[in-house]
Amino acid sequence: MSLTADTADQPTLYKRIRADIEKRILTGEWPPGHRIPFEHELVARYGCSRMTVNKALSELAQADLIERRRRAGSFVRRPQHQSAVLKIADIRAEITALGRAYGYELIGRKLRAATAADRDRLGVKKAGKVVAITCRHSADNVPFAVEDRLIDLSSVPHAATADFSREPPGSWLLHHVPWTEAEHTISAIVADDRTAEALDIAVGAPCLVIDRYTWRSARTITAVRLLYPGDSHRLVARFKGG
Amino acid sequence: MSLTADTADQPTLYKRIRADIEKRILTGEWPPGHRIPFEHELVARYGCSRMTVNKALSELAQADLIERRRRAGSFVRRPQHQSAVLKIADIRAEITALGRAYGYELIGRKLRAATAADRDRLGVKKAGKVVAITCRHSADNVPFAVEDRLIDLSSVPHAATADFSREPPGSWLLHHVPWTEAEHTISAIVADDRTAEALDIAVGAPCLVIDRYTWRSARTITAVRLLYPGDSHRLVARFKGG
DNA sequence: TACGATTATATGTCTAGACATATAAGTCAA
DNA sequence: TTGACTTATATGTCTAGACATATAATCGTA
Repeated sequence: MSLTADTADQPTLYKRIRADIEKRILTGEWPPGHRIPFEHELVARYGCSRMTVNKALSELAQADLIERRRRAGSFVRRPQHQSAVLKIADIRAEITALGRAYGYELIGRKLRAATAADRDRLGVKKAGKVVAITCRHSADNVPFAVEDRLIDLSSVPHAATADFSREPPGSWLLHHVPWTEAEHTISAIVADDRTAEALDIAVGAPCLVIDRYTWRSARTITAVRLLYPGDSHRLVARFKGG
Repeated sequence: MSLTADTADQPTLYKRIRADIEKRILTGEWPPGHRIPFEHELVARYGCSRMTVNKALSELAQADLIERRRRAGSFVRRPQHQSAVLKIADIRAEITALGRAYGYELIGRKLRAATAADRDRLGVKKAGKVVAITCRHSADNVPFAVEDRLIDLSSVPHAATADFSREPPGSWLLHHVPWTEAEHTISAIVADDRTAEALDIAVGAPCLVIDRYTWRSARTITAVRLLYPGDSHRLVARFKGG
């Protein structure tokens, strides 16, 4: 095998080392469990310093392609098909990316003291004020998704006076709340009367449900349920690297 | 603010630098677009070499928390809620992780020349042989999911003679095929007669559908459709970093 | 004012060392 | 055979430099 590039060292050295090893893993030449060469062996093979091969191996470890064990060496990991990158785009961006006209409609907005059900949904114990919002997103004037959202005003007091009649609450939050963490739960239901009417589908038709719970540093921000017509909407998750 | 840890330097220095910056971004102290200190400033602040702060910043860049621009500096990125890590576990692992008894049952297996529908599903043009497998996974003897799979024998010839009566094809492939890439599509349907019977649910009940298409280096390996009862199964995707 | 050339600078990569630390493997005694 | 102790070693982290390179900012000119 060639250790040096054919034409030149176009990519940097550590990237070439990483790519070389990655290729051997992908092709199965180095199967899961195989011990890849020690750092000092790679140093000798590529004629570079240990920091360089260390950087290549560290990135492979971060990508879960290899596992590094002190004193033992680095080993090819078994593929983990279960981990995929699911892209849940902002609905507006998703629709405009499809080249369709985005439409938004506020159906209802209520400011109230948190009920027991609200607290349960937001995962908070203390009572406080919340805003409950129901709205609909459409593409080319066809209902695309209905949104049912709860915002914790003790975390986002500014949301009490925000105008959600034009701007979707998701977009507003994205611009007014610092970095957050989120958890999505995906499930399927059949449309009840209310959902069927909002999405303009038949009662009993399948719906894809995304429940998103958003927080920042253990502080709840918002909980949202998105309902999509199940036969027309698709969520695509691609395995890492693609 | 304190630059040194209260007790001791329990984590390594570059991890502390990374955590310090991450905290400022998460709390909103450094909002999206904010330029974080230059490497040489952090070097002075932490009293370490540039390689150390470089490692911290590189990892933050890899996690998409910051963006690095030559000559300009490093900047806080806007949160990207749309990217979440979806864990689609191996069904057996998923069930045993729940502390329930895993059951597997082969319903049907056919070896045939690829039909037009098969080729379309696998995304291949040339004809060839395929194995079509239908099976059921159960938890504590309750149907958990039904699987409908197609394996391209031109990519995995060994699958023609594999015994799928005991081992699920997913597990078998995991152990016999090198690293692969995959794409998942999630949607919702209502159960038809055949599905309802296999999952022991009512006709018209909601079902969550995962279509997974797996390949390696542009070579198709398998296409599988998994059907779950929609009211009992959940897919959880957590935003990166959790 | 607009545009092209020059310069300054922050990041990107790399080196040749160093010490720390977890742990696999070997050693020895009960 | 088993358990406790020791040792060897691969990885983990770090340093104090270096040169490369993309590009923002400046300057000069038409």
